[in-house]
Amino acid sequence: MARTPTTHDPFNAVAEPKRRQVLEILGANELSVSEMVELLGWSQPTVSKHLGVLKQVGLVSERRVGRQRLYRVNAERLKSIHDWVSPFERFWNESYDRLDEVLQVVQEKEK
Amino acid sequence: MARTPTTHDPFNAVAEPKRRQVLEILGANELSVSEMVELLGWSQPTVSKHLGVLKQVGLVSERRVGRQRLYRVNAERLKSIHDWVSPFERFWNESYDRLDEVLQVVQEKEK
DNA sequence: TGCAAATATTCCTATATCGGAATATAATAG
DNA sequence: CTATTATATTCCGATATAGGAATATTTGCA
Repeated sequence: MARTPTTHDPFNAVAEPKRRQVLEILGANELSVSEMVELLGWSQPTVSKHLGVLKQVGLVSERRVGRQRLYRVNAERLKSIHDWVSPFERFWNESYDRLDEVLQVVQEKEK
Repeated sequence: MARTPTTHDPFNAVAEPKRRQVLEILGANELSVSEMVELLGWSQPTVSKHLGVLKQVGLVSERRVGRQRLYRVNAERLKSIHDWVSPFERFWNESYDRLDEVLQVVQEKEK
């Protein structure tokens, strides 16, 4: 068995750094392929192919205007990643450390 | 050129669903390989191999006790994922929609 | 010393990838 | 209708998987 295809889910699609970059430059905007080629400095087929993966997995949507294709981020598809990783946030977030300290103090007092 | 190796960074390591499951059952605990084999119902080599990837990328750390190896999550290594995805949160989070509404009202009044 | 438990590693194979180069397709202008 | 712009697709090759089966390694115990 091989690795799960990049088009299988957002986790796999976003594992490729260039695809993350595409989503970053898109942000809240709508950009054409040639604008992205300009901004990213990659070849046009490279940009189109990454957009193809992102589109298949639903991370971007496409709108045709003349001979251009305008892409935008479909951010809800990133929610699954956020939801998965968020529970771990408490392990590096300082405010949770503070909470632990407070709880320790409370426990001390209860002895 | 091939796909970025799974051991290259947390994004690639975590793209595999089974490795996410391993991190989930570990949570805040420390588990031996055989406990994970028991909990997950996978073959021992499968568990060990996924742990190997997670360890190489720094997502888990290992402690040897007798002939057991106890693993625990190194959650800070997930921070990069959280940091990358968080800026997109505003696109699906309702409270931001509310904020937008408030801002619109303010803008209306300023006219 | 020698067996058993706990874990890691090797060997195997089918399968996708990513980028470059070349080419195909679609839409507009003249 | 033809040339041109904008974008997608195909063909190529080197590379790394993931799981199963078998085996190796390490440690503890009698």
